[in-house]
Amino acid sequence: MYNFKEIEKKWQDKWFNEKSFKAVDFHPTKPKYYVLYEFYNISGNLHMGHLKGTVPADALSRMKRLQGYNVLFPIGGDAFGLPAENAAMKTGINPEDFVSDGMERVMDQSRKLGLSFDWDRTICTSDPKYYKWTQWIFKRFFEEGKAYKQKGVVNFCPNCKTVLSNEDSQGGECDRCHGKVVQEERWVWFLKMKEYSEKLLENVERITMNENLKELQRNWIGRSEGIELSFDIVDEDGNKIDASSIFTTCIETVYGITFFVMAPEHDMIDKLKDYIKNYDDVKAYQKETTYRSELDRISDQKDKTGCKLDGIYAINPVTGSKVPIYISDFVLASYGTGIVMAVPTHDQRDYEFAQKFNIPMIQVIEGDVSTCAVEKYDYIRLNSKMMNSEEFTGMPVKEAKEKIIEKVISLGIGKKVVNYKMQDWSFNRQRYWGEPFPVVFCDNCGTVALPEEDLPLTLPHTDDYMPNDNGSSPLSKIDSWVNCTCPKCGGPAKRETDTMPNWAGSSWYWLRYCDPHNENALADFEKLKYWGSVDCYTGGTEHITRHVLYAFFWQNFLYEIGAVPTRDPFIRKMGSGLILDDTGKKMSKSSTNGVSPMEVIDKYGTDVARLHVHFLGGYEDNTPWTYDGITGITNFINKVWDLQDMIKGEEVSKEHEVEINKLIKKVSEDLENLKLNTSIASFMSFVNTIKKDGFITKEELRIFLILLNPLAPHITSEMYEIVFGGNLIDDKWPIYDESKLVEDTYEMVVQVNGKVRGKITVSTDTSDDDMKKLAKEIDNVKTHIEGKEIVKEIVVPKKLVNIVVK
RNA sequence: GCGAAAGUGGCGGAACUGGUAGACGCGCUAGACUCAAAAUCUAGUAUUCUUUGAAUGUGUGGGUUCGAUUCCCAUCUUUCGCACCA
Repeated sequence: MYNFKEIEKKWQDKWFNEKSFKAVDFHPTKPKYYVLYEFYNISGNLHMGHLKGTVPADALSRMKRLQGYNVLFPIGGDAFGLPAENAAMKTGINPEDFVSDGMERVMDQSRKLGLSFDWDRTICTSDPKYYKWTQWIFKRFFEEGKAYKQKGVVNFCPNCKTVLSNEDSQGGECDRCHGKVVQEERWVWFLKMKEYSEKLLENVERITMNENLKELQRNWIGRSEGIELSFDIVDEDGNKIDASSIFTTCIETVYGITFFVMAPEHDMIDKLKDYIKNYDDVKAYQKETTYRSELDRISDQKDKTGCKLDGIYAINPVTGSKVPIYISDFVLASYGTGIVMAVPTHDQRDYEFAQKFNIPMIQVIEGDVSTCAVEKYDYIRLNSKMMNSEEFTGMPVKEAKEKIIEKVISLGIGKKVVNYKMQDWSFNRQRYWGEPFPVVFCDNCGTVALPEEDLPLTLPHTDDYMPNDNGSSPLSKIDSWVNCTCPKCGGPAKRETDTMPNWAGSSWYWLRYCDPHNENALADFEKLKYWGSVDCYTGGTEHITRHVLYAFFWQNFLYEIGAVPTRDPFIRKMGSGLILDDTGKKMSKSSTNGVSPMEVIDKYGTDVARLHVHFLGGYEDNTPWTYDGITGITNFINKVWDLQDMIKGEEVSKEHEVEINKLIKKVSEDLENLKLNTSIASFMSFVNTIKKDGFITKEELRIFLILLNPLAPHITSEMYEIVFGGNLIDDKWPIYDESKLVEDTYEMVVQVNGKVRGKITVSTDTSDDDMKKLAKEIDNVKTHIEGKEIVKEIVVPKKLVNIVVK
């Protein structure tokens, strides 16, 4: 019987003490391979999801090392931000202490999972040596004009008492506490992410990643091509007082405009307030809508609200007709130009708005508009005919669209533009536990970035770190820290008291692993060049859209300022599925029925835990946790242990030649694709064969142990040491012999009319004609073709014969 | 509403570019060992029937094909993501 407690500890200590998995910069002979597992969130213990997520990356790393690669497989902790801070507040421990304990704990647990990290490269986002460079990157953003502070209406979580990015408040809900998010006007630091939209889309196309994950990212970026159309704003008497423009993807409906709608917070309103006769009503509506929470806006979306701007009108630029302008919260200030042309007959939102406010409608494309709008989806699909559209009337809509585009462009009133849903990244939080901004506010010089030699700007230690009810940052209470001198003029200045969001530190960390102790740069350029892009990046899918887009954004920026050698942070991104609890929900430390991976390891051992969790299902699938079936794994491990008593002979035997070569091929391919479940199945099959035959040769055992090592590193290392007297990790990954994959004989399947009627074992070199002949000699086949006319005979070489009869 | 993915035995799940559906494991049934139980080992295990054979069978209904879990059309269900994006 295999004693896992002793043996697993022995190897874990050995690997750690001997730095067995150290990655070597600029290795003279071995090619590099970079495997990355996402940051641990330092807010508690490792959970079952980590067992599922880390092991495939570990297995891939271990296989690659045996294949002769110089593998970089590092780990670190994301310790800044809300998760750690909220957890610290709950326990009453200062975040700084909470985090250093937490780091130690998860690293210790990682060793118990048998993970082959390079421990010398461990980093932590809340370590000043690390966040010095997070601050440095921000400083560079600022210096390049890509970070700006602006007053804006933003998402605010009253529970977490902080501003949230759009990414963190999807669906009007706080990503952390799941409370309702409200809209508040605040000073916000933005990073100019929107201008990188096109580059991020290119990154998405280049990376190897599941198509559905790519689609999520494309949707988030939300590229859309359309026409920007300019129009005049006039007063009651038709005198031009201003001009503006709208964005539309449906220019074909331009003759059907009966009103315009502006976002309630649009600048134009203040600008034209002298012309607006009902300015008080307008102000009241603004107030009512601007501060409505996202959730309210969404839940009310069927019930349109709005307010007419009395006294000003818009001119339809193609017809010259004068139409009213409304404001309504269904128009977003942040998208397009913040103004839309409304064509109620061909846009359902406009239709509802027009009905509510009794605005006339003009139908410009054929179809039934008596109860609802005929929208783009339908009229494009049917290619309906135009109507009421001057020279375009009667034309099919697809053709008309092209012609109208030509017309507005040639008239100089329209141009082709591309719009993106993605917004600039709101980048500050009113929280204590984050990277301080490396800037000061000076009365003389304005906002000034700290010089590089003043970095890191360390976060002052305080026990008064609870968020303030008024939404100001806890740092604002530390006068001695806030008041400082301007690095430019030497005069008095004040520090930014907000901190960076928890995504900051994780937006560049894979670069730091290449050179984690560098004090002069975020990482040495030559080392970055050596390690290059991450070959395989693994982690959960939960925050993948945001995290990967942020990563693309920062890497692009760093590339443009010459700090890194490539635009692509990752070559391949794999998203692991979740471990579900018995209610079908994500298993986490917060769910009461969550089972800790440490508990499984205690009971069954690390190797069994590693195999079991991956035998439950595929890497990308969500799989419910269960102890059911774990006996199958323990039996397997015990059978593996018993193999050492079954050794007979040296070289690969004739009997197992095909099996062992097949196993090498299967396991090599499966591990490359992180398909651990099917490779485990093939190991079991192999062991069953060995058990049946009653022997294994020494060489077969050596190959078997090396192949299984990435999945079950402890037992295989121990057995290798016992049988071969050395360390398995110094051996080499076996290579299969293509010529040995084919057996001498195979089972030929014989079908009649597509149904299996017989099987016969034949030699591999049987010719097609012989296959047909042999097929017809099978009794059961004879009875099915007797007295019938053979229409066709199909032969699939080395597989089957199908006889078609009538 | 829009978008994406997925529906296979009692269960978790396999099945390469269309070619033996149910690999591997759990569970279950029977047997061996045992005073007995557990553990272990051996055999069996999709359903139905007139059981050396046949029919049916991968959510449902159609289609393409000699042949479909795989491709096409329609439809239902579930999960996830987005959500007034003009």
